[in-house]
Amino acid sequence: MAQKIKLSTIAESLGVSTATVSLALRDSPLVAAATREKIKEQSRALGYIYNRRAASLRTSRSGIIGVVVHDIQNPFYAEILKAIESELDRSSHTFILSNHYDSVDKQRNFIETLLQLGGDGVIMSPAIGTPREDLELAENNGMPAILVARSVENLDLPTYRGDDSYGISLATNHLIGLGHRTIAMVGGTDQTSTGRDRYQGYVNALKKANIPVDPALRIAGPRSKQGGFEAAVHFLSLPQKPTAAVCWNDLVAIGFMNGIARAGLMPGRDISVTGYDDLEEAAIATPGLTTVWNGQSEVGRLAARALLDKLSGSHEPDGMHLIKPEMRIRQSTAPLHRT
Amino acid sequence: MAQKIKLSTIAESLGVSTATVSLALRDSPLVAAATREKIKEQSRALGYIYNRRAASLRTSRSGIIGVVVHDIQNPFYAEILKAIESELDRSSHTFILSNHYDSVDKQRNFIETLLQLGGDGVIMSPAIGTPREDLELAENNGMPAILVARSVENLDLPTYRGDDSYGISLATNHLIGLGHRTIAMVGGTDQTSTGRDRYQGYVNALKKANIPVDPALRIAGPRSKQGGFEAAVHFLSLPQKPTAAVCWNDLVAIGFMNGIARAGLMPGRDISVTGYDDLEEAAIATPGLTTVWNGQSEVGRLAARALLDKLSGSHEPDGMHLIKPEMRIRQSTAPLHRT
DNA sequence: CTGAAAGCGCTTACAG
DNA sequence: CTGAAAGCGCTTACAG
Repeated sequence: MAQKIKLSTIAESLGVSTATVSLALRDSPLVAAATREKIKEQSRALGYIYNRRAASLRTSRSGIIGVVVHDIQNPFYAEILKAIESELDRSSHTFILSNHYDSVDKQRNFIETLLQLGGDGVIMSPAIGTPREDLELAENNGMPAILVARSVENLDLPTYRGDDSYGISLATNHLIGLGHRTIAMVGGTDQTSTGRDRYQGYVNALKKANIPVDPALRIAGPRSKQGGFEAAVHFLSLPQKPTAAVCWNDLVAIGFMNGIARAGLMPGRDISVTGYDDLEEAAIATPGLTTVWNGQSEVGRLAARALLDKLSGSHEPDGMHLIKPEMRIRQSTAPLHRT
Repeated sequence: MAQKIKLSTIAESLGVSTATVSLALRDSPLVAAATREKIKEQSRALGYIYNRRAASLRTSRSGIIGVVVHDIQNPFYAEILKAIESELDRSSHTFILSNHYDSVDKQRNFIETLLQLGGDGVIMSPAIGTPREDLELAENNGMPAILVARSVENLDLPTYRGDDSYGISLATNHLIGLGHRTIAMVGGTDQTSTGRDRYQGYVNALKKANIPVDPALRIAGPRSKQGGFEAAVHFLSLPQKPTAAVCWNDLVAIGFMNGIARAGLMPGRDISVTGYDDLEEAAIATPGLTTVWNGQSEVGRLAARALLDKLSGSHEPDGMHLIKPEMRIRQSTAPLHRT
């Protein structure tokens, strides 16, 4: 590794001041075009690497945006991230990613690290049990936060997510329309807003159709493929013999269908199954999964835009921005056939 | 946002020097225990946030490690990342993540950004066509690189990946042992080392068993579930009527099995299918996927360790470190039954 | 055990 | 259109 090249190296080699070099490299019109070209040329020739820490120390803007979600390995979050990434990419921001795995400590640790690095802002899907102080820590230190997918109670931050209650009612109504009356709800937990809202939407839809709500038909807990897979055993042992399952999300639904298939039944014929999210793989599951599009790409795109707008000084309205979900009908649901 | 708290704020409020505060906060034994406690107490009380940019400007170490892979949404990379993350977490390093989607430009852009931020090192699964200059850019600027999952030709960097040729021969031999003779290879591309090595391993295994190698039985290209799904149509139309498929990875295999099922055939009975990687979901696929464990968690863990060791000054040997793959037999493969 | 001072590599008024 | 100088917030010899 050769001698470190810095602004002053370029300046000296060209007999100009560092101020001129700094301005030239950032395309300032204050520098004569000829000088600017000469400087850029030299910078390239010397293999100059811009030192962002030094610049950011001076300007107190780092170009770093933090993103923290439950688990990036979860395709639901991965799809949101992809949208955030492509939005940030075109604005020359760098993003730092972290999982919190619903650990409030890990999440706070990330926020602190981000503050230490001088992060400009943070996009997060808050961990279960996030105290408002942790988010205020960011805001109070000049690092605005935008929430995605989940809300935090009593905190009026800009939040982007799908309308869960409405969305799950679409799925439930679809099954009711097919003649199903004994419909289980599989997965989700009351500890998250999505868990509560989706269960509530399911309950509302049943009530509206005058179908009695049986709490024993709720198999709460599962939130992964593995969880859905295991829940199938529980489902098949229910004395009420449900003919359909509204799953909390696509992962649960796909695992659940696999579980049903392992037991020798055919999802989409013997048992109707709906998912939620419309992940890319919902379409190529066997059978194709009937599900609810939850707008991950919209959520990510809008959240990133909202943050960038905020950073450039425009005052976005705080509060909830709900994406309207849409039904996607495939082969995993079918009219009830009585045997 | 109140007045910015910095080292000197704490120092003044306590009537000590910034040097003492700096040392105390980093638990230096040079500072008397009582002073140290008083300083830490005050730092907490004032809500002091350590400015890493300033520190890193001074020390020229940032605590930042970059990780760039093809696509973090791909569970294969996600599993590697998880292992890297848990290894780095315990060493108080922050990691910055990026996808390159096999774009050499995007990858170089990331390396440059990382250099600007003063990254201490980088772990990467290089994009297809990565020129050695891009990796030398990192190394020459004092940022060591470790490769995972893929190699770059003519470049002797520490590399951690599975022994692809050996691993795929395990899968191929397993099928041969079950009586299959017309075995297709589905997916993968000659543009990556994994694509070349796995095809070669398949060819070698066939040759060793005196089975003629038919190039038409290679369906090259697919690398995703979607790709595997679509390849099933091609596979079923082959005049040679293969009875088994060695898939390039689990994603292809799972998509492929779905495609087979859509056509009314039953994978694991009508057609035997093997995967590669042993992703978490291989076990819960229907049928359970026979596959080859590729040691993602080991790859991630060892690569992270190697980088940390290098950063702390120990001179690790460069070159290839191959993880030995292992067979995982499940229900997607069965003895050939002649009809 | 503690303090005064220099310096990391930028950017930004300010002056010319 | 260009330059001299201060300062962002730390850490690290050095001195005492």
